[in-house]
Amino acid sequence: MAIYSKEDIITLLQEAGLRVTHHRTSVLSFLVKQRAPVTVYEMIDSLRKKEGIDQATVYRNLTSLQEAGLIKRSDFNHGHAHYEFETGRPSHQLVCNNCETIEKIDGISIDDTVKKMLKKSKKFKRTTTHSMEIYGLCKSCA
Amino acid sequence: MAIYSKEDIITLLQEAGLRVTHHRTSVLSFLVKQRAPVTVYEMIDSLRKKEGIDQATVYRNLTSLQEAGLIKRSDFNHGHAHYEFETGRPSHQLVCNNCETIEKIDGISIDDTVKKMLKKSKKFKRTTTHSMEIYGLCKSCA
DNA sequence: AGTTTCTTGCAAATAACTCGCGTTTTTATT
DNA sequence: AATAAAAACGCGAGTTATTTGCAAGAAACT
Ligand SMILES: [Mn+2]
Ligand SMILES: [Mn+2]
Ligand SMILES: [Zn+2]
Ligand SMILES: [Zn+2]
Repeated sequence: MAIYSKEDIITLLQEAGLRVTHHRTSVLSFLVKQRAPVTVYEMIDSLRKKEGIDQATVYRNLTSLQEAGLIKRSDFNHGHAHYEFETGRPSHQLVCNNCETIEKIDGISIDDTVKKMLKKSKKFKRTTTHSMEIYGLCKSCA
Repeated sequence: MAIYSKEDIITLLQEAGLRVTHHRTSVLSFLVKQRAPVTVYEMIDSLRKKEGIDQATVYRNLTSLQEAGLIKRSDFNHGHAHYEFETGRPSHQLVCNNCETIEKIDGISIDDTVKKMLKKSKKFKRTTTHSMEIYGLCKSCA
């Protein structure tokens, strides 16, 4: 997962047209290191302790990074947001209905299905992103 | 959409093992009439005006109905919940990133993809529900 | 270096729920 | 139909998640 150096992060921000601030770099670096979506709470907790970043700053950077397409938000019907780094490759999630377990599964594309949906649509001509989430009980909760 | 009579609603509640209260029947009836997911705000607004139902009651009934599998919750990364009647047939959504437009597309199954996901999973043996949402700008916002 | 524009911290505000508890309704049982 | 137990309700207060206003600080442009 450490395939992104600090310089890579900076390049990503610049190419996205975002200012390279210390805090924004930290927020994106944090997400690059994760294996699954993390809650905003976890990010605030970690980033405040380690670098003294304020929660408002974390929220504002998450918003700007998402608008730039660098990270992906998923609520999982939990009533709070989770974020993960956007790799550009297909990735979807299995979500436990009982605990906070979220398993990412990479490499399964649903582009064909998305195309079918778009063909049937009356209100959309094109789309930009999509998400697929599968819910159930994880092995330890079952 | 008026294929569900009041008696049908009552039967659904009974078969789900839920008490048939006046308010719970109203909440489920309301959702049966919709063509797309609606926000909790809209439901509270309508049900309070028409029948004087309290917001806590709306929330509690939405929770019990969802746990019974009669309705489906989707947050759409909006930071608030939306609900729709669960028909049991495949149905997914196109969501506008700018306005509140949500278009339901029925009849496209993703069960095969879900199976593929489950096969790759290490933490889940089986799952119960799934959701697929496609994001972009609707025609009027594009 | 100077200027503009964006970002940040802090505290306060708002939005979206959730809870405690006394009262009422539903359902099961006589 | 009356009775009792269990679940649901209304209301007000509380909590959680997120947003905002504003003055000060940092980044980018010239
Ligand atoms: Mn969560
Ligand atoms: Mn919404
Ligand atoms: Zn679990
Ligand atoms: Zn729109």
